[in-house]
Amino acid sequence: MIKFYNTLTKRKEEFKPIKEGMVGLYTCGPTVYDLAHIGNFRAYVFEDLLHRYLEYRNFKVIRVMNITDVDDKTIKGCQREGISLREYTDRYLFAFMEDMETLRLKKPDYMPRATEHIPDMVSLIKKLLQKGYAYRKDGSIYFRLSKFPSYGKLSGIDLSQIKPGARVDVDEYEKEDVRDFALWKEEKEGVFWDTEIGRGRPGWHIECSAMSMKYLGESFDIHTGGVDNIFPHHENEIAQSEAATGKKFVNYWLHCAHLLVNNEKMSKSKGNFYTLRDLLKKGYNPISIRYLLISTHYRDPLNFTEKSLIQADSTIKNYNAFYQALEFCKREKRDKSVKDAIEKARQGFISGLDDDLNISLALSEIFNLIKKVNISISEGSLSIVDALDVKSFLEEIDSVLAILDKEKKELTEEEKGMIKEREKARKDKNFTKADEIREILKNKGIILEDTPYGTRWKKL
RNA sequence: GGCCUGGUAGCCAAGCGGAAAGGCAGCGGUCUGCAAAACCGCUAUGCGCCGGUUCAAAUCCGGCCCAGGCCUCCA
Repeated sequence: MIKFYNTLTKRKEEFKPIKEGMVGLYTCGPTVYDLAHIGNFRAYVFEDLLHRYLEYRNFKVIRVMNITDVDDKTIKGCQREGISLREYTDRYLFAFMEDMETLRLKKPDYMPRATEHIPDMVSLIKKLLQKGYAYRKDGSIYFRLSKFPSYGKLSGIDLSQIKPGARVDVDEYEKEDVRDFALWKEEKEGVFWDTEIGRGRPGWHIECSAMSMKYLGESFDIHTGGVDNIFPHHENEIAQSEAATGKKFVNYWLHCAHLLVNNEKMSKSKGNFYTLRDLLKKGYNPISIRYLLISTHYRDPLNFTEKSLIQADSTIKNYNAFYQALEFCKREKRDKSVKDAIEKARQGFISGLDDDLNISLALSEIFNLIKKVNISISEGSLSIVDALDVKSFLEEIDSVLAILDKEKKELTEEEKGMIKEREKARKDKNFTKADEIREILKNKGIILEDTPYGTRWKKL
């Protein structure tokens, strides 16, 4: 039984999809005005884990990730550079797609761009106008919060606590109520669309309502994002969508905590951020970055340090070295206890992740299996078939974790010859020569390990 | 000010009422020609602090301290 912590109810709940075996999943995507930093990627890695795990548990997942390619920052950016909005946002969208691949983030089924869904937003706004949930003021259109009494149910915010003039933009005085938010902003020059509801551009929140319902239906299963999206973004999405359809918008809201640097939120405005590319330039392995981001529970704040990244890197190296070591088994005789240990690990992995994606629990089961199998390997009692079973189990769970280096490692004939030559030298007690060969191969990234059962190699 | 997180070994991190998982690092040992890897052992009488409830508390309750987030840009 899968359970998720639902921000809407503030409880862990059993996950029951609307349609059996199917999941409609909407994950908030990037605003493509700049490179995403690894704090942003924490959310996307969490969403990736969720996506992959649901599939591992045999759900047919339909996932949407929106691309916000029109807002104040993208408009400012393209105007500053004197290029079109499209040209400007394409640049960062492509960079984002590249980064996604680097971090092994599974591609969502749909990645709709806001600018390609203006008509969908317009028709949603028209509906809200017809139903009296929206009103025009000058050329702009606002959502009428006074018409939607359940506003605040997601974030628990008390509207009377929001003081006009404090954090609320005071020059928006033309609204009926300062707390009303924009659905459509009038714009006569620069970036605008000519539509039935006027000339202008959409507010930020409306795109997610329009695009999620377009691809997933008026009610769907899961909506995710960072905790900073709870208010106002997701709260507003609920208001717009439920006002328009009269139906419950989303059943499960999942939010991930922030990535911190020196115990402060990593953010563009604080300047305390690393992009993925910054870290790659420093020589870090992207898979170690993925592992670091994935290995802390998504609802706990994660304090990012290079030290913890180095630790993650060691873990990944050991994990993959174990995977490679499975190639070097000679024994034929099966040992039933290996099969049992795999099954125990599988069950532990599942029950961990079933519990609101408790990754630490899931991983500890995997490491326990590795320890057990390592004992068999060093005793020389692991059979080829058992090793293959372990290997395919690691590959099975890698559909969720995506941290394995599955590239087939091969040696050239020359390298194989050198290993044989070294073994002969060792037999002849010519250790100087043996050590020389070991050193040469090491410089080529091939590490030799002498075991009682022969020399084993691994390639970095 | 309101609302919400988190504080567990040197570092990261589970556990959330009944003997403190796991990872990284360190030390000692086994193995090895030497290494490496792996394994074994050691490393929190203790879970921010102070009280309380209970046969039993890291886990529940109350108070306090520290750090962080949200309160119309934000993953």
